[in-house]
Amino acid sequence: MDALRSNAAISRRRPDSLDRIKKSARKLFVERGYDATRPQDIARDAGLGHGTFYLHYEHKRACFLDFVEETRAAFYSFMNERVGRYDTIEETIARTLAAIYEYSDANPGVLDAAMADEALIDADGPPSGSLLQQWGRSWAQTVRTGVDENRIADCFNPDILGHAIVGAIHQCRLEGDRMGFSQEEVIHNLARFLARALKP
Amino acid sequence: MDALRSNAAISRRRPDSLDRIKKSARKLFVERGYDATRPQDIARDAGLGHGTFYLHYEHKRACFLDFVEETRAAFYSFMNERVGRYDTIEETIARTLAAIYEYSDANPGVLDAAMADEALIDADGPPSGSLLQQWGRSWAQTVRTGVDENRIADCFNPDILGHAIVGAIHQCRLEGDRMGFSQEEVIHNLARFLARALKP
Amino acid sequence: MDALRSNAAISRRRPDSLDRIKKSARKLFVERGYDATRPQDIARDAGLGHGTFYLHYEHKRACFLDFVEETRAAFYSFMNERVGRYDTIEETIARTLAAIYEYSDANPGVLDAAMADEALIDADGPPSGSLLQQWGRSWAQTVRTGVDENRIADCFNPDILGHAIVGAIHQCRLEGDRMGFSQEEVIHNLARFLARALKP
Amino acid sequence: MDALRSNAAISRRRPDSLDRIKKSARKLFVERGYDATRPQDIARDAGLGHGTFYLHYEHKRACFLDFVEETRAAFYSFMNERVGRYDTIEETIARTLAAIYEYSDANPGVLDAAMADEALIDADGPPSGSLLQQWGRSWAQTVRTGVDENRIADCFNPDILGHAIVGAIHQCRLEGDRMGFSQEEVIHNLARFLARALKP
DNA sequence: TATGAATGAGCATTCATTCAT
DNA sequence: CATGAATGAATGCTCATTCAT
Repeated sequence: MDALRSNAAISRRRPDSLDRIKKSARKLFVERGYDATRPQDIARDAGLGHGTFYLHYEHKRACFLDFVEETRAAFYSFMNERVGRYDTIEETIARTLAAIYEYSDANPGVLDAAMADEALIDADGPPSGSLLQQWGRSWAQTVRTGVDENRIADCFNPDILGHAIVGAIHQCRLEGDRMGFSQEEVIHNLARFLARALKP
Repeated sequence: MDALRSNAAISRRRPDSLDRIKKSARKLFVERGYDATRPQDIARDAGLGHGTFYLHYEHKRACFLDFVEETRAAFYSFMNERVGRYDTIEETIARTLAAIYEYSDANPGVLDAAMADEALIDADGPPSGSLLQQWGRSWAQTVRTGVDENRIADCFNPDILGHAIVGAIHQCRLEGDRMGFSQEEVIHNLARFLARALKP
Repeated sequence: MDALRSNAAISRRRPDSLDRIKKSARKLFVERGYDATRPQDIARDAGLGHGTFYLHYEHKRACFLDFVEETRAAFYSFMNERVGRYDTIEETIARTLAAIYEYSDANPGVLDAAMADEALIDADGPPSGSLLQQWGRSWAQTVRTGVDENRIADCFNPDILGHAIVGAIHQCRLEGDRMGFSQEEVIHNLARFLARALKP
Repeated sequence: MDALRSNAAISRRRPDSLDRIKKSARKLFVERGYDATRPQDIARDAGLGHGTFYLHYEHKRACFLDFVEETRAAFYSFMNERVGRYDTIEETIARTLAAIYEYSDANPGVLDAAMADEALIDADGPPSGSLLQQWGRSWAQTVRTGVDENRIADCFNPDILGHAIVGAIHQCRLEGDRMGFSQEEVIHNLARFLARALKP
């Protein structure tokens, strides 16, 4: 009996409370934003008591930071899987933008929620930097590689360029939807814009 | 005696009160951000009673929105005065960027404060659009003019381009400081980046 | 009309909220003790909103400390008025003890409440010392005077003696009631006890 | 294998658990006081699961009460072993005081912790009386014996005197340290004080 | 027009206790 | 006997807004 019980790891008392909290937190942060989401709401949405939230996170902020970090990681891994290399930079960039849109469509609002409330991020611990900031650093690296491979003109400071690219992409995605342009149109324009700027 | 004095004092001070509220609001929104600034703080900083705040603004939000709008207007008028037209697009862009930095240096933190907390803006009334959004629309117009004058390639949707440009500028300004680059370096890189993308 | 209104200082919006808070705080601290008294309870008992409490006190602790200090001051002034000098030390001491009982009877539980929860007192600001401690210092001074006037034997450290006297009085008052002895009996025994110890 | 090991481990560790809880409770009550010590802390300090605490004590209060009682018993037995009878009352008293200090030095903070939070004690069950109260009763008995043996004047109510003595000792020990007097000085003054009061 | 005392819904967080395993 | 995840009532405190003066 004991053997059976210990085998059945699944039948143990739900060890999934953290996962459920995370899922509910993600859902509510996206739906309502950081300020309008109370720890209590997250716990209740997860079908748990208020106190359980604090079993897993010391602060409401810690929970949000975790959400941001998980989002960043998921987004990066998604992008890494999705984006390869193509003949032209324009093609490469267009595919990258398409992947971003694909992720956004599959996870509506998540990127925006994770990027919002950046002020929180530097509040306490080591300033990990906002998602946008991290993303800029990542693009800087991409630019460096592109320069080495002669796919990008060698007349820029890659660190500055990284942020310029990220800024352009972010703002276009944000406002493109609001203005009612199709994803294709935004991608097409943005890819051409960036390609013209970057190509050697 | 008292009656005379207070009449005089009031009649002199009265028209001030809104201006003083605005000035204090601006100061505190910049220093502390929206959330950390209480109407009470603004009124006290202005040397007025708490209630006076609500004589001029219905909401705390209304006050912030007013601050944003005034900032936008001041910024636009500053830019209009400052930026003319130059021989090359790169030159034009570089001058524009320089003007932005000049404004930022003269009004430290104001643009960032006005751009932050955008979520608030669409909260109730007619969505006037965030400062960044309005700025994007303004750049779209600039692009259109540039195309007409053959200074900018005619292969883009100007509306989309406007936001791309604004995004790039905004993000570079934000992170450029954090990374420790000089204004000159950021301006130089960004101007070349945009010029390459835009020129016919 | 205006003149009348400003004359009638009393008719102004109740300026007595602090007094009412103090009175309710005193009542509840005495009845329930520090821990069992919530700021909310105090405010409600005073017929005021919760927030009003924090208009007058920054902390719950600050309110308690104020209660202790006011109690101390009232008690001291009561004792100063009441106790003169008499022929024998025993008489003097007996009168003093009687005055303490008189105060306790007129303000039941107040001294005990103010002496309790001493741990709070050193929590933040300058350690003002518990009521018992302050009272001990005050007795030390009394002893010094007694020695100068040859009414008390000059073979003690007055500082130590002050605390010994206070300790004896405090503990006897506390337990005397519990044991069911009459005030007279406690006073009589304690006065003789202290007189024997002190007289030259 | 696992079964064997856990049987052995359990059968060895089991009888420990109450002792370990007691030890940790004592340590934490002394270090942090009653309020700041959570059952969880005690259990963790003892290297046990949180729930185990409630296997041994119904309440947190029950645990504290047990700590007080054990402290009282240990203190009494220590005093009984240590204090004999000497030629003069002053000597006897001085030795007694010295023993108290010796115990306090060997168990720093324990007496104070056990005496604090007395309010808890009468909270529910039969009022066992605070440690100070019990100690007063014990001194009353000592006084009675002293009177019988003609070592103490027969003009007091011993019950009242017991509390007076305990109060004086307690307060002097508390404040003597705070004032920076040496143990010897406090003992010397207090012994003389009490001896003068008591001797026939 | 100006005041500032008063308000109370709302929030993040704690902790003694339970109970399924 | 032992565990520790789960609970949720309770607490101290804040602050945007109102309104009698």
